Amino acid sequence: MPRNDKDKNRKTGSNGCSCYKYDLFRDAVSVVLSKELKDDFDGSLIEVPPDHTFGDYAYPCFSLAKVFKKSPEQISEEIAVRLEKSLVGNKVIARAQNRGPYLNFFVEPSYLSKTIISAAIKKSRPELQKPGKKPEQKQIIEFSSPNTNKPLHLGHLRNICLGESVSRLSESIGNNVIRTCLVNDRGTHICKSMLMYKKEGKGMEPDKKPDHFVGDFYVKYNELEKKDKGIEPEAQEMLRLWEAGDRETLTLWKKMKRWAVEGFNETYDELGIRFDKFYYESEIYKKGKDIVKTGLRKGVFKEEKGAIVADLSKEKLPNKVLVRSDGTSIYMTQDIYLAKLKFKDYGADSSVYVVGSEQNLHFQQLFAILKLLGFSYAERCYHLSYGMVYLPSGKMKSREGVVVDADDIISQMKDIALKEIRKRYRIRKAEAERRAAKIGLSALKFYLLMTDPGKDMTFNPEESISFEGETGPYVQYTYARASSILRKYNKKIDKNIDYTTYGDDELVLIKKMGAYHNTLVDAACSYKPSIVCRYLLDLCQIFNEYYHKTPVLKAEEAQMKARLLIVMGVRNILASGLKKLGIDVLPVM
RNA sequence: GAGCCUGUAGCGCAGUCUGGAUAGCGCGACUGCCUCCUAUGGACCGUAUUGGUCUUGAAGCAAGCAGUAGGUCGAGGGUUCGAAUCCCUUCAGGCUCGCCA
Repeated sequence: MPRNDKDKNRKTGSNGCSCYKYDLFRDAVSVVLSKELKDDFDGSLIEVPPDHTFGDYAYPCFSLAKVFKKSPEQISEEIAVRLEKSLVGNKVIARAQNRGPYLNFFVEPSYLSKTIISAAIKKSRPELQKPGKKPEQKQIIEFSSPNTNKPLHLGHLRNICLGESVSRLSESIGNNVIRTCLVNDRGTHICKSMLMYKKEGKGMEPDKKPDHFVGDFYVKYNELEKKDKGIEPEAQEMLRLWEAGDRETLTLWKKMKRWAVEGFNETYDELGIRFDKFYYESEIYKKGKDIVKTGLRKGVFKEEKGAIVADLSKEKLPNKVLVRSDGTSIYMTQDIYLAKLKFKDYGADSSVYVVGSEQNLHFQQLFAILKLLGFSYAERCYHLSYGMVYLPSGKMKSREGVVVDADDIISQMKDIALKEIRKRYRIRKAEAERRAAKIGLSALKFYLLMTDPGKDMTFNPEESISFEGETGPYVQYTYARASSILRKYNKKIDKNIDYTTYGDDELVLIKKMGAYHNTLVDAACSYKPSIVCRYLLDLCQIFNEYYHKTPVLKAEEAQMKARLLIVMGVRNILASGLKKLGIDVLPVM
């Protein structure tokens, strides 16, 4: 489904996050204001001013103008004057001040610092946490969905990075995630590489990464097909034999499928991905017909020219054939079955499909059909649609070999990282390679996650491997800087500090740290890791500026202690945030 | 022909759902800075070996920081005290449209 922001029909897929959001300073502002304004108070209007010097929170008074029949400026001024008295003794809100039509509030700095920092220095969960636990939701997240006739490519990488990050984000708001992978292991495209292996493979064993070995035959097939149109019927015939259960064909199929899957698993390992469950198309492709037939009997579907068709006009969608006139099932048929199977297997509360935007209509139709069938979980299915990945040279076409291979990209990123490291540090080879692996992967993952999932993106290799600016390595480097300070201090850090020593620069940083919790919630409920990327970049920038102009270890005792806690908090948040993106942090850099 | 999505600086993006205070960020360009980063010198400590700590600080360069330049928020209209944001029209690009997956 085109579950984008502007999709007004969005009903499913929410991670139910609003209740996880938590801002106790804003709550305090609400309390103060609601006392003052009574029924005229609208908490949803409270906002954060564009410039921190204006205040920490703001209440725009435009809407009050009609009520009080005065100008917004006048109203905000009057309320500010009245609040002066009532705020005496308030431990959270230090003062209120009007600025034009806005009423701005300042949180008591030491209270703010203490609250945020004491959360941030907890290594396990550096975000603020609302007391009381949410009931755990079980969520199935399906991603990767490879075809067993060729290796993974760049598009899969975006899919996988998204799937893993969304899974981790979901877990971070307390859900129990089951990672599933649908393996597309049947169909003519699979037979094509099999056919070519049969013709030219001569019983060879893979002499390279096995999925690449398989993929080579697929490429060869397509080269041949260009010259010799007569080969396609051969592939069709092979599919017929496969479906008929021909022993020789099945043996070949099993062998090549194993190679492909072995290869995928290597890549998954490399990326740090592990699935809880693999579903195989070959095992389910015939199923679902029963569901459709029952639907036909109950009058949910209709028959047209011998085919079973779902009438989706009520949902304003094109109709969809569910069973062909020759009685065979199609992709949609098995998807209906798989949707049901997943809920049955895990008793899940919701089910997410990470699939490219070219299948938007397919999923709209699928969910509409589930709804027609009266399956209650139809409302709890969500298509996480992501945009195409283009190359500067245009669209990738696997059949024509214009592909960026996933494994190639990964190793290329590592090589470049290694060169960069060698340029900067003289360390042992093994250590350099270990770092290169992590840094190269982080660059890749961050680059793929940084763009809003719904949008198409261009994979510019030059830019993606850059280590400067808004990149994964930049965030990691910032983490390393923070770590380096703590390492140099090399003593147990005293957590009992004086929270009044913080100045303005520090408060800006601390407030950003305080935003981590709600950022995670936002990202998790909108399925957008890009929100976390943006947040981390902002935090890094503020921290680096702070690092640049504020000495920590060379400050006098009380300040040093207070600053060390900031460094520690930032470090924890960076590590935590990167982890949500599926990125490993270097222990020491 | 229809549906969905996208359009913000030379390039790549955030902000749009939930309208507000000067439209943010990165790359590239130009100008600077430089500590807890890099490297050199010095002192001390240590190991089978790789090292570690302190200090100085010419210099360099940054996976770092700052400043400068760069904008009809695709175009046009409307709603509103107020529009990048909401509504309508239109242009451009992408994806898709019952027996493919």
